Amino acid sequence: MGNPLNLPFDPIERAHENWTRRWGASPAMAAVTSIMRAQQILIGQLDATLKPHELTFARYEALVLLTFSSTGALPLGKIGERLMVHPTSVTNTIDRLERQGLVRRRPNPSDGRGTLAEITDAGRRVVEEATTDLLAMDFGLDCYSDEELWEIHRRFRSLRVGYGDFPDDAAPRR
Amino acid sequence: MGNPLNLPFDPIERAHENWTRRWGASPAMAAVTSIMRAQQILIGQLDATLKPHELTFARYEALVLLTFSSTGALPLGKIGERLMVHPTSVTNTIDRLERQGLVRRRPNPSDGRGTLAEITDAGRRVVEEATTDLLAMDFGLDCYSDEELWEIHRRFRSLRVGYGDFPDDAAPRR
DNA sequence: CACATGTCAGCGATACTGAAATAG
DNA sequence: CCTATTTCAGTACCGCTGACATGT
Repeated sequence: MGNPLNLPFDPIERAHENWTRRWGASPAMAAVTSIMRAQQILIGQLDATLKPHELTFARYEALVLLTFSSTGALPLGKIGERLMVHPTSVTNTIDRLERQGLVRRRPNPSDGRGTLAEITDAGRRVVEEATTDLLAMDFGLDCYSDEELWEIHRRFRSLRVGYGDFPDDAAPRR
Repeated sequence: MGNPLNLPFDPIERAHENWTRRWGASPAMAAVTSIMRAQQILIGQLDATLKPHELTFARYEALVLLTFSSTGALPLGKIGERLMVHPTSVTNTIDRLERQGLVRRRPNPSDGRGTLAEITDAGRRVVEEATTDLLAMDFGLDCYSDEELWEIHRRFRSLRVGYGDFPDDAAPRR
């Protein structure tokens, strides 16, 4: 369903009308459905933009994270923590990137148990190109003003804090 | 990663600081990452709540949709349209529900090509129980007021319209 | 010893492509 | 004949569990 729906009505609105008749109004139900659809649309747009670079958004994020490190290398565990993904998913993501020659594994010199993922020159090139494309399409969010985008970011901060991702007093933005 | 992260800092904030140093501030990047994480948290909470009922959120939505129909049955194509999922995914979802005895397939009397999915009594029972649990946990959004929830819903309406899901003049809510 | 790091095998779900069967 | 509906085979990706090897 990576295509526009082109329905004559809003399917979420319709669902909520039915829902209301059945169980009473539920703004939470309306909101959660909207968030799900928004994410579905966005991931579709992002992955389509990244496809020519043979990247998914998940792999792109991993590459970007590596370019942020001063040495271009990070332990796999740290990558999972920062990207908020499961350890086994990190292994998988790095496997793929390594097969593509965008990353290479090295033993962690400061911890014999660990492995570092290090971005290659090819990886750095691909990140730059992909980033240009993503910025050009505004990450699929070009229908919003900067103010609205910050507001979305701020709004979901409470959800993430409430869930326990990090403490509320961690340096916020405005 | 269906668990709270418990980091001492906000990983998205951190990523955006690095991003800013590299490519300049990008509210779109901050927003898209926040949306992705929010969706990940929510789907985790919803699926955990539905697990005792042996449902995923996707299957739950399909069941609910069927209860909204006056006859308790809908063509598969219509289901895909309303739930905004790919036709092959509908086949898959209905397969699973049918194996669980919550739905049954019938030929569509008014279109020889088509198939109807019809909810069973067991299906109706499960929907009621699952809905009770979902309402009790407020769909994972209990950290928001009703006003905020409507605002989230409204905010993403523009994204869905902009993407082409439905026309902007389709009956909106406020 | 307990614990942390990473890998592996395997399962379930989702999303898609391309092809086919059947019927309008 | 062209199109719509659904299914099927196959691919990719993601997220998780449980087990394991290795090293702190």
